[in-house]
Amino acid sequence: MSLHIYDTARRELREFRPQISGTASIYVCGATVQGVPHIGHVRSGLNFDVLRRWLARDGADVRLVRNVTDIDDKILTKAAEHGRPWWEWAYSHERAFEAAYEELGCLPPSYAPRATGHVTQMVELMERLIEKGHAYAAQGDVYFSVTSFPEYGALSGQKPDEVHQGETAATGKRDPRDFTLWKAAKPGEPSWPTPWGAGRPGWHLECSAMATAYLGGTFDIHGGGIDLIFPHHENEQAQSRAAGDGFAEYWMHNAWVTLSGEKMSKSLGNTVSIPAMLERVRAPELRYYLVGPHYRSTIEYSQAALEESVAAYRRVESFLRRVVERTGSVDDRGALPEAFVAAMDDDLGTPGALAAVHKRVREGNTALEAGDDRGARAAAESVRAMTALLGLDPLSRLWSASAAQDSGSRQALAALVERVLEDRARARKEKDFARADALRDHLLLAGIAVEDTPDGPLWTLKDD
RNA sequence: GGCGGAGUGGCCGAGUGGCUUAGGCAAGGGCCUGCAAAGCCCUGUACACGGGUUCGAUUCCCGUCUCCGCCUCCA
Repeated sequence: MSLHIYDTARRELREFRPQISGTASIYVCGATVQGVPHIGHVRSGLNFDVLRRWLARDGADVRLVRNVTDIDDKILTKAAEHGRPWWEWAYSHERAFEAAYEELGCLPPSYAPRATGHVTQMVELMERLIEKGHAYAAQGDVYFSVTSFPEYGALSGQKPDEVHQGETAATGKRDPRDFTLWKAAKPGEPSWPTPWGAGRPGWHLECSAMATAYLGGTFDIHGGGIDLIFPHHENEQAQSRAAGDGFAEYWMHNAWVTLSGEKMSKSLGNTVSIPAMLERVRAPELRYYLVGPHYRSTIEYSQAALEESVAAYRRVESFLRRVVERTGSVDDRGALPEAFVAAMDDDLGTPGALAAVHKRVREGNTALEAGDDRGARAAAESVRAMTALLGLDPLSRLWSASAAQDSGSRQALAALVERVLEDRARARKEKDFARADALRDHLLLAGIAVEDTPDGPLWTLKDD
């Protein structure tokens, strides 16, 4: 079967058929850059990175646009609290997000547009909406008229009558259900000129404007976190469709990372930031943890579960290392097992995909055990091919970049360790096991673990 | 109140109308090893509760309980 994805709008699994075959256009709601990224934020980026890799595997031209919301109430208030210019506050956090995505192996998006750079497109969209009677200006604010658009609520299943757009200070609303497209400037706040006076963007407008600017009036997939379904995505869809655009064909939403059963959020103070996480585990290990469960399942964060992922990832990693040690470098163009493809095609079933990876690892280990180097290499190539599609290939250059940096000290270390291992080999040959073990313990104390393999001792730096 | 999601073996986490022992981690036994580690083989306890449909339900339906999310900013 071909790729099927769960479409939030229709609440069913649908075969993915891009508008233009051989291409895919994806818009993902990125971050409001008001704080440091935590593992929940990054889960979204990771999930859509996996989607994009899967779509691109047979050469499809995938366009992924992930926006940056760099102007909003919180950015203004937080910057003010810290006595910093709002644009500096936003940009510094934007860089923190970029760094987090990159460290965790997300391929860069095709483009990462900022809200503040697209006011022209927003004004244009508002003009179209006002012209068609779906929006109106009042005292410098611009509102979307929910009652003018009968389809409103189609995406989220909300009934307009049950909905209260809780936006405050919306004095000029004709109907409490209407939502704000544009906010009139307040003294001291940044603003941009429009035909209705100076002001700044409301939250929803930017995404419609930017998605359309880069991907066209109708595009394939719109993604984001599950909390965005209402009101954000509902409003995006309403304003775009009311303006006459087709907008997204498929909607995909990823679930949360929770902590003690609660959603991770800054207001609860229960966030786990990426920089803090990466002091404890390596980037691919964290990625394994976040990508392993299905993207629509909640991940209840726990240290124990994270450590299990670390162990599982290392099993894959050490298998590949062993094969390389024994037979030389392994490429990443191996065959994809059917089970892997089937799992991925079924709404990005990463749990099943990882099961297929582990199955191949076991087969490869068995081959290694039997001295079947060809079989081991075939398995290793397959494992690399699969893990690469998940962004988890342990041998990827992505993860060795930092190791390469200190290659000088690494070489020096290697020379010293090799020398000790020679002594140990001699001791073992002479059956002086007390001395051999003492040497091994000595290395272990220095953080170097030694394992004896059929091909000789293998030493690794323990990163705990 | 409205909308949506979840309760699976010691733990994490998939899945299916009857034989998937999913996979991983942990545990026990074995093989291998000077030892250790790694690896391989084998083993166990499951499907919240109560009804119903069915030849048969963990999987479908109804109800109950519990938990979570959205409806205000949020990945």
